[in-house]
Amino acid sequence: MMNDKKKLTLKDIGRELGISVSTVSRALKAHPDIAEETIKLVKEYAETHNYVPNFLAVNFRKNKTFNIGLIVPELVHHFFSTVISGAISEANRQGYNLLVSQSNDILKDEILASRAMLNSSVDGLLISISNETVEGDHLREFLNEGKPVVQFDKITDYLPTPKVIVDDFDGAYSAVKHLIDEGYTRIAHIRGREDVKNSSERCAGYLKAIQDHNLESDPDWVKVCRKISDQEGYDFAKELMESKNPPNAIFCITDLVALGVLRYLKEKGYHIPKDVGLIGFSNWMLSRVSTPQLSTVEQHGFQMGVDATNLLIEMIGNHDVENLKTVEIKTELVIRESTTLSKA
Amino acid sequence: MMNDKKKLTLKDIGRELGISVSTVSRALKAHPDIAEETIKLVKEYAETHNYVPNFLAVNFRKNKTFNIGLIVPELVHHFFSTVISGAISEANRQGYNLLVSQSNDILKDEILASRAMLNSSVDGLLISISNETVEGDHLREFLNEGKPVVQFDKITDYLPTPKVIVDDFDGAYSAVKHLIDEGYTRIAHIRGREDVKNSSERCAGYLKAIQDHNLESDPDWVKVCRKISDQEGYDFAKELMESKNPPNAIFCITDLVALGVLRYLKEKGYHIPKDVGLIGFSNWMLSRVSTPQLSTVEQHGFQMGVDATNLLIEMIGNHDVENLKTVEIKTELVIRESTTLSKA
DNA sequence: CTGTTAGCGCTTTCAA
DNA sequence: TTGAAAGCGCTAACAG
Repeated sequence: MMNDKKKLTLKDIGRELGISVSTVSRALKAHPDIAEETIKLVKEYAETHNYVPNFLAVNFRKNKTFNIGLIVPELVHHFFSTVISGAISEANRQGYNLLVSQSNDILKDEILASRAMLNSSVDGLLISISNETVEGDHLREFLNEGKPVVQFDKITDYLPTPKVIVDDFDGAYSAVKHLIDEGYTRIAHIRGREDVKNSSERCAGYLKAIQDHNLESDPDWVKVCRKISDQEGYDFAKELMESKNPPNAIFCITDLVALGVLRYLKEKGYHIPKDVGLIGFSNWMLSRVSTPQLSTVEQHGFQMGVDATNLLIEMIGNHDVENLKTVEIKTELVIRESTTLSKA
Repeated sequence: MMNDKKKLTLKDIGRELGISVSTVSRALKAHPDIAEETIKLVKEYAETHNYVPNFLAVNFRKNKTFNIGLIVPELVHHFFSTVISGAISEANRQGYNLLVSQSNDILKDEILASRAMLNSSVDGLLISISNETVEGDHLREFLNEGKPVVQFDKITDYLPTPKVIVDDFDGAYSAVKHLIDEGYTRIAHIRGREDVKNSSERCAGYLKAIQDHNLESDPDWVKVCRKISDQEGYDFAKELMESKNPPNAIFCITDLVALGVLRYLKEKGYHIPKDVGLIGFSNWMLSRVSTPQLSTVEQHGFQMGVDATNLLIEMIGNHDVENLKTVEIKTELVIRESTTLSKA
């Protein structure tokens, strides 16, 4: 049976010890006004009787919850769960809890989730917006209530909030530069939707690297996938390799897409990295356990979670500072078997 | 600059409309005692002036947070994030938010996480315990405060709580039976630690299937991995295949381990499924994108999250019912290329 | 049908 | 160094 003993309150302690509630309250936080002796007395009593403050009351009084909300497009996703892991770690370190929700890349769901969090009173929000989010009026509601918002990874510039993002341009650039350094000359790119910033940044990095090194470029070498699935990777690989002008290396927006490409290439008997070089993006576990192991770009998702959380908590403590800084996290090239032509 | 306009309160509305706070409060929830007209008046005012209740106050008053805590060993993990996804979905549907934390399979971290949640006042806790958790006194603290706990997946029988688990025994049994049906006769098993229940259940299912079909068995065919890593899969595959009595099929505790096995087998030129049959467990995305695609056992993690959350919310609404039921979720065989000998 | 009142547990002036 | 008292915003018992 449940042990529903009433929780000890300050009033209880005061009554037992013959002192007032306010003294108990102050003693517990070792207020300088209170006599050493009283402090010891109260603290001891609290200790032995297992006093735990009623945080509902404290939070109400202070108008603060020590909860942070976090919304991502997809929870079952290597990168996002890594970010969440970092956010939890940092939030907990600073005495906050993390409320997690997901939008499934649907605006309606994102609005529901953000309302639920606003209501349930988080002190601030971390969000990576859905593909459908443009204006973000539901996020303005937070700002209007004086609750800070920090955007990360998938962001919109419409909202005046700080942002933490991956340097997608640079990551893509160095991925493609690596292919070039390995001797690949005809490099294709399977990208994501045009209206998604990360995808455009990566594509821009790809194009810049090609251009900087005076490599052949071909509009047909850039394929746009909509769902970022392995099947799309498979299908586009087929298109690319069967065209009259097949590339000898492919840079994919994501490891998952690269896996699809890999599947096609292996099926058709291409040798990787000898016949075709292949590099992904994100460094999912997927890329480490494939054969051959996939070169990729590490995004440091954990760090992103930590940084975004840090920024948010700073703003929570400092309400009226308008902070619009953008933190850009550097990527890191992870070279594995699928691109090491020089050593193959 | 932040728009820090004070939030509208019931008192404000009452003052403006010349009625009392309690009438406003009741009107807003359409209490039967209140005149239709008053209700309309108040609701309209609230609507146009954008009244939002102060949930901190409501929660304090009701001694309820509408938050649920959830702790898993690892967040960056396909199965657990799938469970969380289900938990969020169900929690939100019922008006709850989900506080997420992880133990990293370290008891100390689990205690910290559960304390943080208890303090920040969740109404109940969903937990999949760490490998190090035995007694679970930190979880008893919840029960002592009358807050229900529901265990899922990794559980301990020491705690008197309801549980939601996967039918590991049955899942393993049907995986092995499938191998047998396909014609494999010498089946090895790479399992997890002896002191982890799921792992023992799966092993028991494996042994029973072997026994029921009078197949050869060999103690050397059962390998125990400690970290459930792909590298262990690789190493044990090597051991198994190089032994004097090599198996012709391997059932792995997890897809990740199976991927390691796959890597070894492909390296050595074994044909899968012709030379060796291979089946994993969990149906991670990994298993769908490998070549050959991996047969596996779907655990229905999303459903587990939904069921556990449902159970918990039911108990939150019904404090003093002692509920110790165990929900067992049926697995589902996912047959792909790595075992379909009959069609190969 | 509506208003008055008390109180949830805690913090914080203000006064002694 | 301590206590009394007010009040955070809301709900609900009670009284009219």
